[in-house]
Amino acid sequence: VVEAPEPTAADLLAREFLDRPGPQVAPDLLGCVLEREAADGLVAVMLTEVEAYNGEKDPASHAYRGRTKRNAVMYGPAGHAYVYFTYGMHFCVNVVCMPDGTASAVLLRAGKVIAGEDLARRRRFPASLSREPKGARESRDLARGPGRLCQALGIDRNLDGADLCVPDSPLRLRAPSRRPPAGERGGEGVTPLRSGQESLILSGPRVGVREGAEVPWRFWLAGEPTVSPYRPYARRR
DNA sequence: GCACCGATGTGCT
DNA sequence: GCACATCGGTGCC
Repeated sequence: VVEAPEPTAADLLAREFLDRPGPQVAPDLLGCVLEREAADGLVAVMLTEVEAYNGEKDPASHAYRGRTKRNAVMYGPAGHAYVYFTYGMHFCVNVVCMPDGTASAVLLRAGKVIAGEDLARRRRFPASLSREPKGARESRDLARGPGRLCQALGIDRNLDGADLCVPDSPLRLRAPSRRPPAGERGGEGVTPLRSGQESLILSGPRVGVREGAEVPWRFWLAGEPTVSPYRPYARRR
C-alpha cells in the first residue's frame, strides 16, 4: 500500500476556505477527511454529518451569551478545533469558522472510518470494559455521533485549540480525496462535494437542541449508514 | 426499528 | 441548582 500518511499544506483545507459563516462552511465539509495522529497511530474519518452554529446570533450556540473561558477558541481565527466536554462523559469537536473576534463553528457529528480502524475499535471498546458490550460494534458505528467520533479519534480537551490547517498538527482536515481534474479546480485547491456531484447533500433540524431548532443547519450525505439517527430534544428529570 | 431512562462533570444563572 | 450540541442499555413492537 502506498498511502502516504504525511500531508503537505496543499492536501489540507485552506484557512481562508473556513473563514466564512458556519452555515456556509458546513455542507462543504462533507466528504472532507479528519485525521488524528497520535503516538499509537493514525485514525482518519470521512465526514458524513455536520451541524452549523452561528455564534452570538444563534440561541443554540455556546457563544449566544458571549465569550467565556470555555468557548474562547470559537472567537479565535478560523481553522482551529473547539473541543468541549458535555453530559459528564463525552467530548464534541467543532471546526472554528470566521475571522478572529467572531464566533462561528461547525460541529462534526459523524464520519466513516477510512484509516486506522483497529485503533478506532480499541478506543471505542477497550479491553478494560468489565462487561462485554451487547450493542452493535459494526464499522459504521465507530464514529456515528459526535461523542463516538471523538472517542474513535482520541479527541479530548487537550486538542481544544489545535490547528487543523497545518501538516504537523495532531488533528488535521484534508480536502476530499476524490477531486476533479486539476483544470477544473478553483484557485484555493479546495473542491467541496456538491449536490448532484459525487453525493447528494441533505439538511434538516439540528439534533438535541431546544432553541433554534427551526433552522435546517444539520447537513449529511444521503444514504450514508454512518449518519447518526435523529434524536429530537428530550427533557430530562 | 422506537421510546424511555440513568450516568456523569462542568459551566453558568 | 439546573441544563446540557450524548450514549448505551432495557423493554417493546
